[in-house]
Amino acid sequence: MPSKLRTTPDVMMQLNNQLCFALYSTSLAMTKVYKPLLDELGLTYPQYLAMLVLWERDSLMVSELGQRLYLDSGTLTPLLKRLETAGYISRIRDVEDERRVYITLTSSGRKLKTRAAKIPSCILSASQCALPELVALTNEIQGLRQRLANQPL
Amino acid sequence: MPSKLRTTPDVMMQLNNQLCFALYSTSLAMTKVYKPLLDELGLTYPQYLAMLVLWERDSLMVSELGQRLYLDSGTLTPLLKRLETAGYISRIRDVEDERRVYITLTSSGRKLKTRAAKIPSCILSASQCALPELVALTNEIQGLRQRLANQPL
DNA sequence: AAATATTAAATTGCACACGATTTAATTGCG
DNA sequence: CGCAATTAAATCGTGTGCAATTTAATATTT
Repeated sequence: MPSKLRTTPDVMMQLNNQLCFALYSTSLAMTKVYKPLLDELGLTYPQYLAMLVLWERDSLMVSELGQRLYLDSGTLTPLLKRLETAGYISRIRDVEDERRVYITLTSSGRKLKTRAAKIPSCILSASQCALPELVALTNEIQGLRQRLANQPL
Repeated sequence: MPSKLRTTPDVMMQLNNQLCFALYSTSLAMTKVYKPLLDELGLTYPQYLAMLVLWERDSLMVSELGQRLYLDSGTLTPLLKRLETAGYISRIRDVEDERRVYITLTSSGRKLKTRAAKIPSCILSASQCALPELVALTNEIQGLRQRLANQPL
């Protein structure tokens, strides 16, 4: 028999490459669609993500923000310093435990939420995604992230 | 009637945010899974993508590589210089048209393909994706990329 | 209490991404 | 032909990502 459903055939490996590249390139393409919208607010996409978290729940440790965004202090510290310079957040060292730095919105940062309110609908319209597809796609990608994060190494 | 399927409700905007973040964070998570495998070859993930293209079709202009990877010369030029320093590719200016730089694999670069052969199956196993899901997910993400790239601005 | 271990951020170094500009070569047009 | 427009890479500046190290503070252990 000339091999049938053995381990993982070439087709599957090719497909896998395509999936990884699709993720990579689509993520970058998404950022480009955000760019002109975020430029108006003086935010980058990662900065916008941090603001989304803070608009949802103000006052978080750097590490808590990092857990939500899957980013570490090496990325967040400079990003948050820029948001502080922009006047959107304050970085305050906890008096209880001086190792911790709490991130809180300034009033300017809170106000920004209003100006950012139209962004999701703009992106949604650019995505041209119907609700069922949106839900399915989001769930599948989140599931993939979960499985990747659970990797031994 | 208390609103039913009006324009785009808040739920949809929230979902949209989740989709974008899922793309972003899963792409980064994928890169982390690749990291230990690519470290053995001395490649980064974007460098590996460039090598994949070259293994498929050798001798391409920087701009052709850029079209396939959706990257511009600002990203590719330094990346390719690193691949050249690593001895995997040659950058040769076209004598016909001196504006063009052709990228070709060295014998070392061709040999690398063998050592990289096991990577897709490792990633596939980490992804824990069944074939139908793999196909569907890839198609949906590629479709999304298409729609995003067709954006007016 | 002193020494050790752990924790939280910050720092450092390297490699992307990408908009914008620059440089150099080629094309096209009057 | 001559020169403006176009094209292809390279360059530059800013902002991530992230591994690895460092710094400082707190917790733990003897």
